Amino acid sequence: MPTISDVARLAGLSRATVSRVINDHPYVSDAKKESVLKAMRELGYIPNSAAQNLRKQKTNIIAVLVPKLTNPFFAYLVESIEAKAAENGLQILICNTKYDKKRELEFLKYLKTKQVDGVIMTSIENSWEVIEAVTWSGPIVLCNEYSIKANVPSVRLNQMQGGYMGTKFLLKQGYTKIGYCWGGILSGLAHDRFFGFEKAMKESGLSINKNWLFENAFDIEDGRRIMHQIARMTEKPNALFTGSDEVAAGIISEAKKMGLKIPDDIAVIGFDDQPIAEVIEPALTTIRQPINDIGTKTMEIMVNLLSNEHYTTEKVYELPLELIVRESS
Amino acid sequence: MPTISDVARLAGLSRATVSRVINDHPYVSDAKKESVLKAMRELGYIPNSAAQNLRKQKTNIIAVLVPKLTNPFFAYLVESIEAKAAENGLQILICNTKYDKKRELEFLKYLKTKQVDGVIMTSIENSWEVIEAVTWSGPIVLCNEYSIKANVPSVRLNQMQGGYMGTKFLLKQGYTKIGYCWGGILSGLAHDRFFGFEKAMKESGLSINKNWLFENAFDIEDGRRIMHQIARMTEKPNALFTGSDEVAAGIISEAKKMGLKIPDDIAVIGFDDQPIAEVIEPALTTIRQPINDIGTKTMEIMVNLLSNEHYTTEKVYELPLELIVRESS
DNA sequence: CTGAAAGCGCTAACAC
DNA sequence: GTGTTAGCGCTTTCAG
Repeated sequence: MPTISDVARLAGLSRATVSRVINDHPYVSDAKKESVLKAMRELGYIPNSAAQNLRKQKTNIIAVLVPKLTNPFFAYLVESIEAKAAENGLQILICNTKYDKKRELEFLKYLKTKQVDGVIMTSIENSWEVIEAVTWSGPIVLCNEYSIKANVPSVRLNQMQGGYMGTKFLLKQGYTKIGYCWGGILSGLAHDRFFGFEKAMKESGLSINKNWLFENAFDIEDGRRIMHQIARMTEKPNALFTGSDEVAAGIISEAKKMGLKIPDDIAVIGFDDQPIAEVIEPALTTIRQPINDIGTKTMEIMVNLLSNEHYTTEKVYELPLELIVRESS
Repeated sequence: MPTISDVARLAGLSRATVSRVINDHPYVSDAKKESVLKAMRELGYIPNSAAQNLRKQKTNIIAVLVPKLTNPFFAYLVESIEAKAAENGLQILICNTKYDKKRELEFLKYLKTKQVDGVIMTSIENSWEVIEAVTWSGPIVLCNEYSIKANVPSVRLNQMQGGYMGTKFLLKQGYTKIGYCWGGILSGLAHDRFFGFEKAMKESGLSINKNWLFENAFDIEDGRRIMHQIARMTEKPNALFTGSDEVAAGIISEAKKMGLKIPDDIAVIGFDDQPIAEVIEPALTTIRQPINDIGTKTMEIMVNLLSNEHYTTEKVYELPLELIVRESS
C-alpha cells in the first residue's frame, strides 16, 4: 500500500504539495497538480483515512442509533437520514441498540473515542443524566424520540396529536371500549401519545380501563400475544389503538383466526402507515408519520451543528401527523 | 479531551505503561495498573481510536454491503451478521448500496483507505473483474449473492433447489401455466434459482412462456404492477413463482382487489418466509431461507480470515432451503 | 506557489 | 516490569 511519501517521491515533489492536491487546496500550479495526479494513478494511491482522521480530528462519520433495524419505520428513517448525509459528504454509521442500555452507552462512547463526529439518536434507552455526560464530546441530535430534560436539538412528530387524532376517530365511529398498546417505557414520545389518547377519552367523558393497557407491543408476534390476552378477558375492548402497524397486523391476523370480524367485533388502528398497512385485510386505518421529513430535517441540523461552531437552533422541531382512514376501524 | 500523556503524567508513569493497561497487556504490576486506572477514571480518559487505528493498522470494523435496508431479508441478515461480529469484538459498518454500482465501488474503497478490515457483500452490482481489483486490499466474503468467477469464500443458499422445489410444488398442485418474477439481473443467485425453475418445468415437459417472465420484482409495489400486467394479458398464467414474499404480497393484495380468488384463480408462492407471509390472507406458501445461519457462517469465515493469515476454507458453503406450505398455492 | 518541520495520539521494539 | 524511542500516514503552520 503506497503512502503519501511514495507519491511525493515519484512526482519529485514534497508531501505537502501532494497533500494539497488530495485536499483540493488552491495555490497549486496546474503542472505540479497534474504530475501528482499522475503519480497517484500510477501507484494506485489512496489516502489512509485513519491518518487523515487523526490529523484532522474528524471523521465525517455520524452515528445513527436505532433500537431495531428490522422495524421498517427505522429502516426507512435511516434511509432518509443517509440520503441527506450523502448530500453533505457525510457517512453514517448505523448502530443497532436493540433497546439495550449498555449497547446504547457503548455507541455513545464513539463520540468520545472520536470515531464519529456526531450522534443522532432515534430512541433513548438511558436516563438523560447518563447521556448528558457525553454531550460535551460532540453534537447530538434527537430524532423521533426525545426527553423532556434534553438540552440538545430534537426533531419529532406531534405524538400527542397522533394519539388524540386516532382515538378521536375511534370515538367518532362509535367505539367506546378502547384499548391501548404501547412499548412500555414512558419516554417523551410514549408520554405524549398516551396523553393524546387520554385527552380524547376524557373529552368524551370516558375513563381508561387499566386492563386494556397492553405493554411491550413492538412487532407482529406481540400483536398476536395481545389478541390472545384479550380473548381470555371477560370484559373485552371493542377497539384498539396500537403503537405500530406491525402490532396491528398481528392483532388482526390473530383475531381473524379466532373467527372475529374486523372492525365489527374489534376495530384496530395502526401507526406508521407502513407498506403492510395496505396489504393486510382489512386494510389498516393508521397514522402516517412523515418519516422522510424528520430524517432530512435531523441531518440538516446536524450538518449545521458541525459547520457553524455557534449555530443556534430552535431546540424543537415538531412535525404533524396524518390520519389515513381505511377499513380496520 | 485528555490524551495518554495526560494519564501518564497524572499517574507518574510512562505512556508505554498506560498503553499496556489499555491493551490488557500482561507484565504490569498490579499497583501501577491500579494507579493508571485511577488516573484514567479521574480524567475521564478514553483512547482516541483514530490514533489506535493508525498505529495498529486495523480498525476492527467490517463493512457489510447490502442493496436495500428496507427489505426485511437484508435487515435480518444484517442483524445476524452483527450478532456474530459483536461476539468477536468486531463492529460492522452497514453500507446501503441501493443496487447502485457507483455506491458499491465507493464502499469497496473503504478497504483501501483502511477504514475497514474486511468486507462482506450480500449483493453484487459490479462485474467481478472490477471487484477483484480491491481483493488485494483485504478479505472479502460473499454472503447470499455470489459470482461464478469470484475467487473469495462465499456462503450461500441452494437457490437451484429453491427454484426447483417451489416450481415442483406448484406443478404437483396441478398448475401448469406458471409465471416467474425476478429482479432482472442475472447474478449467480438469480441464475441458479431460474435454473431450478427451468429444470422442474422441463421435467414436466412444460416450456416456459416468455411473456410470463416478470422483471424488476423487488417489493410490494412491484407485485401490484405485475398483477396489473397480468390482468391485461389475453393468455394469463394461473400460478406465479415470485422472488420474495413482498412481491407475492403485492400480487395477492392486488389480485384480491380485482376480485380474483387465491389460489383458485391464481396461485402464488413467495420466497423468504418473512413475517408478512403469515399475516397476509391467504397465508403465503413460501421458501424459507435460513437467514441466521448464513449470516453467522459468513462472519465466522471473516473472523478466521482476519486472524489466520493463511486460513484456507472451502470456497463455497451452500445451505439448504425449506418449503413452507400454507394457503396461497 | 512550494517545502521543511512539527506533531495528531497511540503502540511496539528494544533496552535496562 | 518499566521507560525510551521511533514511527504509523497525514496535514498545516511558517518561511521563503
